[in-house]
Amino acid sequence: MAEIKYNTRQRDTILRVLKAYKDRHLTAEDLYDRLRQNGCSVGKSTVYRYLEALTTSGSVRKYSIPGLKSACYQLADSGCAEHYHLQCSRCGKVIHIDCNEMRQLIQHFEQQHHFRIDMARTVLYGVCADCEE
Amino acid sequence: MAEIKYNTRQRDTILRVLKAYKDRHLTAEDLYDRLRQNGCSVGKSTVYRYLEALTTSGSVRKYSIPGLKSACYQLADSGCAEHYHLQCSRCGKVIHIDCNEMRQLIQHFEQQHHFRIDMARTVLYGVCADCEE
DNA sequence: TTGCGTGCAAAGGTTTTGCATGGCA
DNA sequence: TGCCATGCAAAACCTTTGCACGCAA
Repeated sequence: MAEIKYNTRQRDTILRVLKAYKDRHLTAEDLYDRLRQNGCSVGKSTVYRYLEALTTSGSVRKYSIPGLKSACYQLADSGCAEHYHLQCSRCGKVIHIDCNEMRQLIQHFEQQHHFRIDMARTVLYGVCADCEE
Repeated sequence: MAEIKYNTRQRDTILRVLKAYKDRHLTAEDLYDRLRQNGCSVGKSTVYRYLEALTTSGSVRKYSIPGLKSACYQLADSGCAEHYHLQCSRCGKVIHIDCNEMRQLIQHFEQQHHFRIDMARTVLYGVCADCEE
């Protein structure tokens, strides 16, 4: 599937679920289950194929979290190129932040360590305020 | 396998290979192949079981790189708790750095964003100097 | 009508598990 | 000798693929 040409019921509902869960991680299986629960049953191959297409086109980020076997997918809204991602390793929540200190650090790494950090790929793991108690 | 109790030929050789490749990523399959090439054949389950034990005990870091199906393993030498990891997404090389700016950033996140970053888990992805040309 | 999209089932690859045997302490 | 560790094969899992049918444009 090189490009996305048609709009279908399946793709609409997959996108709708991805939007509803835009702040959490979803595996392909999770997504598949949510679709069935909503009565909008979609074949597993379709889920995988569409997720792959969306990943290739850049609309979705695919990543893996430690201790989880299957890949996670998350809608990459347009602003994601300019900000940074924190992910709580307890609850899985993804926090999008815009932070000058982070920007400075990236510059520091480029100039002093000759390493060009790719923030679209990088996720900082840790524990969020809610899970810290 | 809760703890590691015995020393065996298999475990010695697995550790030796891990040490030899401490600056590169190795999949379980890679490790298995290297062992056979050295004439120190070890069963695949043993490789997986020992890697899991080492990961649990913290001697080895397990992670995945984008575009690669199988998990990667790398020896986590004792200093890894106090420094940071950069990984080149082109060549897979892992760079261990000790960096004050990074330390400051972690403090900044904790105080201003109420997020406690776990550097043992976090890897900054990007492109290293060698791959940048 | 055309050709992309879908669903099923099967294949593919990685990792885990059960069980009998082997080997360290 | 008593357990733990190993190896094989099978199972479990996640993901991809082949193919016939369905459906958007």
